[in-house]
Amino acid sequence: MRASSIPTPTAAIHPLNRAFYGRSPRRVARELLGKVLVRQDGSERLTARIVEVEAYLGEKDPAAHSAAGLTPRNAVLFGPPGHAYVYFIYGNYYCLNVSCEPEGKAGGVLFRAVEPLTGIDQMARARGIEIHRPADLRKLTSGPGRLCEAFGITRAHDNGCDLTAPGSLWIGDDGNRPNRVVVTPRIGITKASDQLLRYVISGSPFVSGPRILLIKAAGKV
DNA sequence: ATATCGATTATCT
DNA sequence: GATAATCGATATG
Repeated sequence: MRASSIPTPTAAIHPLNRAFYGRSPRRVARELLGKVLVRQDGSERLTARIVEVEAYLGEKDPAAHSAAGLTPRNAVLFGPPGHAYVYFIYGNYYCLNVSCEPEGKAGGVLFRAVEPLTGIDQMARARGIEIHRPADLRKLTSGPGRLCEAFGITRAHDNGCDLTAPGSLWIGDDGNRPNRVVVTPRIGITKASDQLLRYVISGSPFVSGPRILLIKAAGKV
């Protein structure tokens, strides 16, 4: 299947304002599901729908990067809401968060998986893979490291970026609302791994990890 | 100065 | 299901 045969959204995308992000990571995470991540690079535009996120609660959350207080690395999490916190992990990958809570209070939401909408050819190029079947699409952006690679997100280029302004990287609403949302424990952490802070659009094939995890989680919640 | 570990992924068996 | 790869941030001496 050619990637260009994927239907493209026609609805306008409106940026989410600062007040949207100036709330608790739980609220922001839940409401980010169904919104659209946009990368504008000259005349090229990549868009993808947010299908999986995790909330990180700030200085009281042992699993959050802000747990040990403000450092140069995590400073964006303590700054004004609606800005990109990008960090480097396992020597290979970047992960994207958006800062939440009013300025001065840490908190963020990690983007774990998105569903590619437009710019699929460029995402495949950035990921170094070829799309042969519809099932291959999930390899583009199902995982925090994968989606950053597909969108060309790096700490040097994107950390601190204002995601409320429709510039190089931003988040918008095209009117889509998820049918059903599932809440599960967060993935890949050892501390506070029992808390239900992972938000997923129920049944989305673009969620990270093996499908069995989602099925088990869905049955549990 | 050196050691440890991680909000991951690809590639095996 | 298990594991290697890879490096910056952080802790410790």
